[in-house]
Amino acid sequence: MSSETSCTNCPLRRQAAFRANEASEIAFIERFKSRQMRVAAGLPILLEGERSDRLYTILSGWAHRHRSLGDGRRQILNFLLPGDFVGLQQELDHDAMHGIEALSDVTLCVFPRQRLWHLYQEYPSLAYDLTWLCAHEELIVDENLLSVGRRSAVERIGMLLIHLYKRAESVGLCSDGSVRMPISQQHIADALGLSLVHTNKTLRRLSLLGLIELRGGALRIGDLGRLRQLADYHALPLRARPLI
Amino acid sequence: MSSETSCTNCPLRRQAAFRANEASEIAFIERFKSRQMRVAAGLPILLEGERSDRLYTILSGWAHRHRSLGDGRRQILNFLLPGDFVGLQQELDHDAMHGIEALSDVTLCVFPRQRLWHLYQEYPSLAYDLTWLCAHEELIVDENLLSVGRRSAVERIGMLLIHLYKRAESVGLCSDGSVRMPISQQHIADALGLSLVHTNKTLRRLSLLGLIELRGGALRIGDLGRLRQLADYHALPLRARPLI
DNA sequence: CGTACTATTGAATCGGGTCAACGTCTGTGG
DNA sequence: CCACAGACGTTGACCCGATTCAATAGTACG
Repeated sequence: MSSETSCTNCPLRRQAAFRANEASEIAFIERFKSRQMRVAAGLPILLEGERSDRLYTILSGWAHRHRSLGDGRRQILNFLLPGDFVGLQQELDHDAMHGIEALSDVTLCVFPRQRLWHLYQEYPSLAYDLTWLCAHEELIVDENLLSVGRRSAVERIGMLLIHLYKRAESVGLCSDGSVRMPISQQHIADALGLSLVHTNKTLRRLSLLGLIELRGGALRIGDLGRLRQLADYHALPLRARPLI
Repeated sequence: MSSETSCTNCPLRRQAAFRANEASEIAFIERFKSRQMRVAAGLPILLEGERSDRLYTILSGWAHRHRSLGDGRRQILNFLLPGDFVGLQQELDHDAMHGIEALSDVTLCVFPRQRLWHLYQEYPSLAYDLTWLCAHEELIVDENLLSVGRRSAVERIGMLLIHLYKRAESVGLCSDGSVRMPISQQHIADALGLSLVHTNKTLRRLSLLGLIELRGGALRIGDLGRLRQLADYHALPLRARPLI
């Protein structure tokens, strides 16, 4: 197998955020994986309402998971970063309730859903990991729901930016106190249930207060302490997460 | 084992909503289960921030899962009905990010988290079921997030009432076109990110339009077709769900 | 009966939405 | 090299859905 697709040499495994796996587990993942796939920024990975028998791990790049209403109103449910696993939410014999879209150019590891059952039979530790990943994603959606339901616009944006910064940092995407974030203000608005205009004004306000710097697609947090307090941020565990 | 705690005779298993299990699986569940537990209406099952090593299945009654902010603002994340499984969201060595509270008197099946790993090793089919349940709960939270982020107050309430009605119906809690719902308007407001006052006025409006009847804690849907259209409701799969 | 929780309603207010322009940057083709 | 299109960001004016405050009814229960 080429080094490009070898799970043993997976660049993500070098990140401290992920827990180590047994060699046998990694070997299984390598056999489970059917191929790698690239999706260009802005293109769909999964269409809302589509039926799919694939599972994915994000190897590199950013994406988002979203649902929309009949008239086009759209809600981003969560953002997907390297190491995130997607596809469990949908059932084999049902149309997907959500869509997935690449935010930057994305590389995905593709797994055939048909062989998922085999994983459960042969590698209980990996099955356990999958459940963990699913539960953890739910925590993230929970958090976003709390924001959208109960936080003010400033708090929501503060929250989301800290959250994304921390997550990106945990998978090694932070350099020099700054993270490249391939998301537009429209994406932030769609994730937080705000209008584009109000999102812009609020971001502006946070910038002027010196709490954040968001320029040229890169985010730097100016005053983490104050921002954290403002947004009532509570960290989720980001270490020792499984990687499949 | 007394018939009260026998999983083979579990009253929920008589409901068509749940998929049948092998006798061996049920026997395992019965051994996995440490005890049964009753919690009175209004009391906590799990406190936000508490550490717990228990997993629960709701055997009867209603509950809700919630998170709150430092200053007391509270968001209900989802409602728990008979057959729902809770506890996976939190990690063994972390404080719970959410709380769980009984809405009515609730009976729970209690499982020791320590033996969860044993389940994964010995009963991959049940492990698979647990992942399914986790993914399904995420779908419900997704849906609620879409509502809170993008639907108007009328749409949100329409959505939630249809959703709860359908779920209750699927586990046999509907009699004569009407469901007993042990939730106050405050709970609806907390679930939908609305104020109590506005929730009341909106409910009133839906009643006057003849779309719903909500009296004495019982909900009847007056015109499902129109309500469904109004709320842009799309059904989640409620059949053949696993029961652990 | 009194206490406490839940529902109801009106009035005033405001956070955020909508509309409408304008600016800025980048890439593209004449 | 410049003209133009298209995507994204910025800003002001106005409006509306939802919040907040406040007061009044039910209803359950000891």
